[in-house]
Amino acid sequence: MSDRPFHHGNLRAALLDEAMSVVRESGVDALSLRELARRVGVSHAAPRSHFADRQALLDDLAEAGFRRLTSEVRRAVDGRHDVRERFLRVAHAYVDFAIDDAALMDLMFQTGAASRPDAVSDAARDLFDTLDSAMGPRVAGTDEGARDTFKMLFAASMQGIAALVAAHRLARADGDRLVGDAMEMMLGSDLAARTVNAR
Amino acid sequence: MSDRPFHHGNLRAALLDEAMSVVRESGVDALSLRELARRVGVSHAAPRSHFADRQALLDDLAEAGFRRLTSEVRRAVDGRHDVRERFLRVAHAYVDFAIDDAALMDLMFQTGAASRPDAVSDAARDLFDTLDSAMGPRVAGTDEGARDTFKMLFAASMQGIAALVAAHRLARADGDRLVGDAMEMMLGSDLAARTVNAR
DNA sequence: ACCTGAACACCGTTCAAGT
DNA sequence: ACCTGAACACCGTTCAAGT
Repeated sequence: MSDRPFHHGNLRAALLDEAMSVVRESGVDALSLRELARRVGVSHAAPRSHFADRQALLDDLAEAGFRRLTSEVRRAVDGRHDVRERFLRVAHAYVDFAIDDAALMDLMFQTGAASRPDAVSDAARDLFDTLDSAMGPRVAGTDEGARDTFKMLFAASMQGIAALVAAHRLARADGDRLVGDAMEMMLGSDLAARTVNAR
Repeated sequence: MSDRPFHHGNLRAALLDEAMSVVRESGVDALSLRELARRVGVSHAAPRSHFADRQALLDDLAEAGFRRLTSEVRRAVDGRHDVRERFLRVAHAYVDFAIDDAALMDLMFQTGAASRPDAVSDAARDLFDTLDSAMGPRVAGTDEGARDTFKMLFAASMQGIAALVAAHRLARADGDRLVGDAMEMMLGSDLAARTVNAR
């Protein structure tokens, strides 16, 4: 039925799929466009029709990562109303993602990338907006700056715990426990009382 | 005076020096052994006499990074006795290092490196031991587990804040402010009362 | 519009050979 | 002991050409 290559029309998606699993299994450094093309069964120059260069493909992976993490965070709070439970579930979702997809996380939060494509920035903004929603409704007269501080402190803690686990400076079980400790500390703070409905 | 190459005897150090500045200015990906050799004025195969492979050189850079950060932390607490002041100074030293040498930090806390050379692990252990000392003397009957939790939470927060700044998700000034907020939150916690002499 | 094949300028790594 | 030069097997990227 097909004397035409089966990738007709979806080579782009096939390359992204393959790239995602290479990154997951072997890290970003192991990702080669030529090997990707080989795996998918096209010539080494074929990817160029869909991605301007290697970095463009990496940017697409980063965007997909942000979108997936965003939906994980949404799923974590879905239907939950207790503030502590919401925070704990979001924290674990965030850290689990960052550990299981550590290489992808590196791609998403790349050091030194002065500016990134709009698609990536937009996906990143969506994530932080979703984190804000996950913090629950604002109390009357909430200080937006303080709430932002709380949000970034939350993100930084989770990012940091995940980084230490991914770098094997912390066992995974210790990381899990640390997430709980961090949440307890954060929710017990004055800042939480002023920004989050921690009752 | 020198018909012999001027690197006689210290090519190794010259390569490490050059490598460190390339990493600092252009990131790890931009580091090529062949270009390093060119810059230093030796043949492309010469580095092989001093480093088994590219990763071995990267490991040496990571070790040097841990040692430098350790001494920065020591300098930060040197002669200071007030607990809050000590913590704040260490936190800023840590975050400043992690931002200014973000690429080196990536090398030090490499994701997915299951095991690293002893020299790197030892240097990393020295850093965390120094962080522990920086937390000040133990109160009588200190819960060591809780103190460890506090230390790792401290490290994770700083690591996370630095990561967000390095990834340009946070302006540097906001990161600086966040360090202060994180310290206030941490030192005001129950955990701090039980583990650190926060008076 | 999408893909191929040849070409170019790079890599890391190996190894026999030089001093 | 330390370094060189040639060689090998890879890269990313470009571009004319095919369909």
